[in-house]
Amino acid sequence: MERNSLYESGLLRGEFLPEVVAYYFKQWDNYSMPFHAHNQVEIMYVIEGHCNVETEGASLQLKKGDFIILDAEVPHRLLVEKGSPCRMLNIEFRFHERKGVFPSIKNIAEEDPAFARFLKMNSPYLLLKDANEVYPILKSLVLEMDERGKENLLMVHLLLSQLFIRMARLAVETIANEPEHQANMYVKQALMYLHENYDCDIQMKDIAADVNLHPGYLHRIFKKHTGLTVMEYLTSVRMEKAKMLLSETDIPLIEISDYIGINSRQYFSSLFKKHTHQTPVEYRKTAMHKKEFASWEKV
DNA sequence: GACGGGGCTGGGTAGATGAA
DNA sequence: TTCATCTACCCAGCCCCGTC
Repeated sequence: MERNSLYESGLLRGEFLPEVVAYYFKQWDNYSMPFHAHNQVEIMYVIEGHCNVETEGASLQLKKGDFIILDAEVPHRLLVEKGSPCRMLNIEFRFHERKGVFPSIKNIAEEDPAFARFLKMNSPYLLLKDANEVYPILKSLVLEMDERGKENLLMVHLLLSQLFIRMARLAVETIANEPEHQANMYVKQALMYLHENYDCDIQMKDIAADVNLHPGYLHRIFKKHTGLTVMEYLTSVRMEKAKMLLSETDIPLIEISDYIGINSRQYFSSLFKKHTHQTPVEYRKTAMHKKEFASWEKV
């Protein structure tokens, strides 16, 4: 038995798995597609450039990083202006009854409240903005299907589950927080930059350049969303890494300060003490004692 | 006693912050 | 976006402690 729409209630009653029917990269230029509909769900992701997607009653502008989820049987068409090429990744999928041990749509909805809400949105289309979370999954999915075909579906199903959860969280965030969503995206991007580069000499202007914002504006929205300044957040990330390195390794302090992007061991020590009320050495000793105590208890 | 690892303090400066 | 303020960061120098 097959299910085609994302919002069929049967998806939450039976054990269904998504199945990718078609996927392709395509660069469009000066293109006007006639109105049409599929009997499967379609994701259209804009990799470069911009385009218009028209559904009955709406004309939606998509630019780089935007994607639209069109439910099955929703009439739509793609329009791309002459001289402004648009590179897209399209994926179409439907649902079939589960074979094997992969988590079903029902299983995912039971574990992830956002996904459960997503399945009840009943929206013919959802236009979402990606903060570079969805596209890497889509790329991995396409690569996996290209390399393995239908031979090894484990990774494909894991990636599809991840994709659904990411899209659902994005959809829930977007709908719950519409006017704030754009600012939220920039903050998310900045957070990702901080978590990927905390070991480097990060400056406010680097983060602002990464998210294409003025440093002053980024600072304001970051504090509004997180309650912390960018530097306070960065320091807290660094201190957490330092705690882990102190308690789990015997790496010398001078190296730890370098690992977390603080170039001065003196400054690292003072910062660490300010955050934990212990010097790094005291913290390490306490952590070691706790470990020893735990191992004695086992014996 | 030599040496290495680490803590503390004071001073200088680049640049982050926040008000306008 | 600008600009004055202030703080985060770095460095030098000194000291303490543990180990060899």
